[in-house]
Amino acid sequence: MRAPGQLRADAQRNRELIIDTAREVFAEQGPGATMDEVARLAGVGAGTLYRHFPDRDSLIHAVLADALERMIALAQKAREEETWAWDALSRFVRGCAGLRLDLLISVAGAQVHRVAGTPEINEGRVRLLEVLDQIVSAAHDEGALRTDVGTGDVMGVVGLLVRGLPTLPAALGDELRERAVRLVLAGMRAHPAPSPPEQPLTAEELTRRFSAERES
Amino acid sequence: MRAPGQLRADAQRNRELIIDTAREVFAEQGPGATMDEVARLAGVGAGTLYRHFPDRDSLIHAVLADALERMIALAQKAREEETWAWDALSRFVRGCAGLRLDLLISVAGAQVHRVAGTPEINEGRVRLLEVLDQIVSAAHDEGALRTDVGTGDVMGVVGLLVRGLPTLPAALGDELRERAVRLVLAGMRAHPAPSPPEQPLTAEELTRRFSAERES
Amino acid sequence: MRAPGQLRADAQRNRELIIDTAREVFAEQGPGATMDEVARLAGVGAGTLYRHFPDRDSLIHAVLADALERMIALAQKAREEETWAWDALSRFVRGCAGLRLDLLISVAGAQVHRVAGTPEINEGRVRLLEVLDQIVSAAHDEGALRTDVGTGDVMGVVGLLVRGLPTLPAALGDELRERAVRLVLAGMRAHPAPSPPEQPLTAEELTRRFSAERES
Amino acid sequence: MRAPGQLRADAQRNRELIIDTAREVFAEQGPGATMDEVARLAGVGAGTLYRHFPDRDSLIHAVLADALERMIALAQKAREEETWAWDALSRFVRGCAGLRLDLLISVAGAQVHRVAGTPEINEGRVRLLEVLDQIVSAAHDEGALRTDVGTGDVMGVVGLLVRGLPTLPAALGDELRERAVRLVLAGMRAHPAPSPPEQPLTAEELTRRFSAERES
DNA sequence: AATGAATGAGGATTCATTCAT
DNA sequence: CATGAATGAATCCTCATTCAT
Repeated sequence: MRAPGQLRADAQRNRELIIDTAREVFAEQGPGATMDEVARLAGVGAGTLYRHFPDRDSLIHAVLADALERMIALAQKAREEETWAWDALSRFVRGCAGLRLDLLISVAGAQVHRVAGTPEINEGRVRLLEVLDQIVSAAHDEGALRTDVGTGDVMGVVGLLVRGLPTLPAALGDELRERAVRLVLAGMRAHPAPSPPEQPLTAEELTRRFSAERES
Repeated sequence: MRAPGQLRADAQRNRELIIDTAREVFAEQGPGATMDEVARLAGVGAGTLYRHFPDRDSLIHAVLADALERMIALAQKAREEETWAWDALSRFVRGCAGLRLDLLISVAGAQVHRVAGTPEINEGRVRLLEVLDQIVSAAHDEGALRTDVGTGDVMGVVGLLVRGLPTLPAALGDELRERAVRLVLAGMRAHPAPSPPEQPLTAEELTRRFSAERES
Repeated sequence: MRAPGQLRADAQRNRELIIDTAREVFAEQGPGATMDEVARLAGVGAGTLYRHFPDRDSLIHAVLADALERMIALAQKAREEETWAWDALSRFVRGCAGLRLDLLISVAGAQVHRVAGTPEINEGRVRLLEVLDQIVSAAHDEGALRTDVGTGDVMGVVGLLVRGLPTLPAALGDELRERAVRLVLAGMRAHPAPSPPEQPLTAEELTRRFSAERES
Repeated sequence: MRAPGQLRADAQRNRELIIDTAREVFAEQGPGATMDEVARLAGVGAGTLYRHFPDRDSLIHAVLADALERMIALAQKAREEETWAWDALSRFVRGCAGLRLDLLISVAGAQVHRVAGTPEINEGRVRLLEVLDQIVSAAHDEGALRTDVGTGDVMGVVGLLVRGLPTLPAALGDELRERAVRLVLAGMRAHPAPSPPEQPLTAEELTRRFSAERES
């Protein structure tokens, strides 16, 4: 009865653990991952998962909201720490790729309204756009960002690039995304600085690596 | 005797009909779409669907293989009909977005090996890379394509861009992808022609359209 | 139009072919065997099978009726060709084991009334009992058959012995049945002739053969 | 506090309940009985059945393994409680008929390897043969069992006799099996004691009872 | 009359969610 | 408050039967 109140932080700990686990599970197993699998890998019982998130949509919503906060934090940190707005923009776009947001791919149809149409998500998106807007405006002022590229374009590009290439071996997929990010950034640049020439990724190399990594 | 032939139950016709329907259904409803729904929208019984594709993986594989053929045809047509390789490349990248390949994004985990690891798919990928390689090489020769952008990069970019943005209203998602394609193409250009200034997509506009289209 | 009437016997040929195939398929694959499998192994289309037997019960009924006729023929032949009634009885019991009637095991519950309750089957059973009755009576008169063993007992024993031991390797199952038949016949004998001593089938031998034949 | 304990949801209890129910259902309705029917008659949901037995084969395997244990217990009890080995043997053979093992007869083809080829079953069979071997040896020593009848013969005979005669009314089928067991035991006897004369089961009586019980 | 593709009702199985312990 | 067994609606898939060719 007179519990000394020591396991009070546990619930919050569990909540975060479940969200982190769910993001990984959805990223790796795709949208077909089951609630039981999430609970099992999080090391909790199914009942505990459902205590925190009353249904599947609720869990997905939490993962999305959490990801949105991470993106906001990423943008804020980039804006604060980078001297040049272009570098902040570049850092943000590159950073988003590390969020394991492949979950986005599992959201479709009517589910979108249920999990991504809440006030919390909408408000988060507004906050993210606000921060990005500051970066984009500053980048325009710097003359580094093409004037016909707006904040909305940045969001669109990020939305496309954060997701992986699940049909490819993980390492190859990550590198292709890395390179695609560079191409997009180059396309956004007002007067692209003559980027130091790199090696192109040839078809032969792609095929070679595809086969090589499939072996491992 | 001279039956007007109105009920021709053609198995091959059915097979193609099912694949086309499945691509649309998966693109619209996500990977959670039921087999019965695919069958219903294709106008056939569940048994017919399963006669052609013994299980769900088999159907997904067929959709992927069919999509690969479409991409190959798209690349070949672009190469043959465009005078400049750069235009062919641009046409290919833009064209892929119209293939409704959102299905690609729902394949993950062990399923990848089952549906995208067959000889048929591997051989198709090789053929696609061959055609693309010719276009990329010619674009290099034209001096239009950055020398550090290879065929593999094109494939990676296409893989990322063909997919939709399911969390956004369809029309908005399509436009964002359109614009992202233009950015990528700009980034690939060796000496980007001074593109006629357009309007940037601002955060305000993005938010406005997001809300507006969600209403409809 | 003026068909010379040459493929008239084909239908009857097909009918017998299907019955024979069905008996084998049910004996080997158990009651779970599908109609398609029967049709395939019989080398006909599903439509042909259904032309002869409008539904599954109809096919099973035909197999049972056919088997009954075979048993009757077996009993008549034994009665006519054997000098001693005991030998005829013995021959009949042994012979039934070769009819592959494992199908009987798949008939249960309400299905029994549908497939084994027809006038044709009932009439066939009466005819079989008549023939057996003659043999049994004669065997009683010979003094070879225990007086407390009647025709009904013979039928019961046959019903139990005609079926195989599906959980054992085929050859071992057949031999066990062979030996069981001998034991039953010995038990029926009024004053059992001192049967030439054989080797008993020991547990070691049973285990050895079970393992050995499972390998092949 | 001192709850009278009336709703104890015990998983182990459920497991045994399901096995018992399945044995009865398969015995009565044949192998075509549905899983839902088993669950319904066991008073549990389909999900509970599948939690305990992931598929149909798993359930059948459990029923077989359980039946094997019952046979072993039957043999051990008979050996311990009977003074004469012959009586133990007789008791075992008669007792097996009461195990409702008709399920055995529905297992065929590839299913045999899946449900009866596990180490658990194999080890159980070995244990059963060991106990039976002791009884058979002792019966040989008593001079009661024919020397050419081994443990393997006993198993074969039991395997054939435990099953019912599904095409006959239940009561008639049971009696026929009863009588067949007596015949087999008589056949196994070294010097059969002059069994008190009983009434033979005549063809007329068989037909009469067949019709009579079909009415009820 | 034969064929085999199409049908769809029904049975097997899964998994989101609930609830007794 | 955690646990994991139980639930049963929903889905996948099969196969007996029909029907267009």
